[in-house]
Amino acid sequence: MPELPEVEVIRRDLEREVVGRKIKKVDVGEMRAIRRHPNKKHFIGQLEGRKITRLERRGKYLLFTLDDGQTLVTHLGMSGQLLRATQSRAAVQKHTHVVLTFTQGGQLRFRDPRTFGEMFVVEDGGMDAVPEVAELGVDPLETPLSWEDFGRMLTARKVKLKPLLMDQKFLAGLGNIYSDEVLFTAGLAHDRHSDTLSTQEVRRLYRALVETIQDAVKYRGTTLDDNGYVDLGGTPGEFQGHLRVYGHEGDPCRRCRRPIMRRKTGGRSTYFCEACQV
DNA sequence: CGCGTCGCCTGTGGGC
DNA sequence: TGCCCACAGGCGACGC
Repeated sequence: MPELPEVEVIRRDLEREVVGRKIKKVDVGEMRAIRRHPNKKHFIGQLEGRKITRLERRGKYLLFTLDDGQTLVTHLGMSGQLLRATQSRAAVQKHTHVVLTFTQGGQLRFRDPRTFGEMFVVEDGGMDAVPEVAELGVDPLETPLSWEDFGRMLTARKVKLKPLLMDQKFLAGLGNIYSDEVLFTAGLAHDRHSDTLSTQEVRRLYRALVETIQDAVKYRGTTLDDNGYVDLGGTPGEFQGHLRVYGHEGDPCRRCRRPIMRRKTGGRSTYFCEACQV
């Protein structure tokens, strides 16, 4: 569930909490959490003794730069959490798959019940060989982009808006929740084709995109009822109270009071207002 | 190539 | 009270 805003909140927390720390020991439970590595030893060996020098985010990927030029890449998938433990002896939660213990004490723990998330180490200069990261599209928080540029990107494609917004190669960071929210705010239907937007609609979409993401970061992300997303300290976000359509089937639309609709496509839900989104 | 669907995975909750 | 199953969805794979 973590999308761009949640990952950005975690990145900021990590920047403050783990940059400058040296990894003393690495423990791996579930092999699936580091499935790109041949074995645990391989993963552990690349991390022990290394210092974390920088923390970046690209879309939903977190990149920990290490002092030897390697990068620890983390993707939280659907249910992944990074949790900071100041005391190593603090109780370890179920589904904790990777634990980094720092020389100065304390730990960073990767927990992920549904195991869609993963961690892997990429050698210096090796990121081009990781297509999921290398081929990521524009990051709406990092890349300064004019709405005119965005419009040109949209017209270059002739596909439905929602799948396009969620296409990580086109735009990095949006998932199901924020794409629905952005489209509602922009007043655009999920199945509108990207090459049919007027100048005004392009501007509305771009503005809705930037505003929604900035707002969500400001409120420290969206934590749904399942408590799937929490920050480094284990605290839930507060943007769920600001969602206008996601999870609001049947509730009156904020704009026109007609009920919010839910449509299922391929097992996924799309929430929208039939009247306000055209 | 675009697009829809499926499988991976576990916790939760509604229905019976 | 307990069992079953739908549901949650990021993302790669696959088929048309």
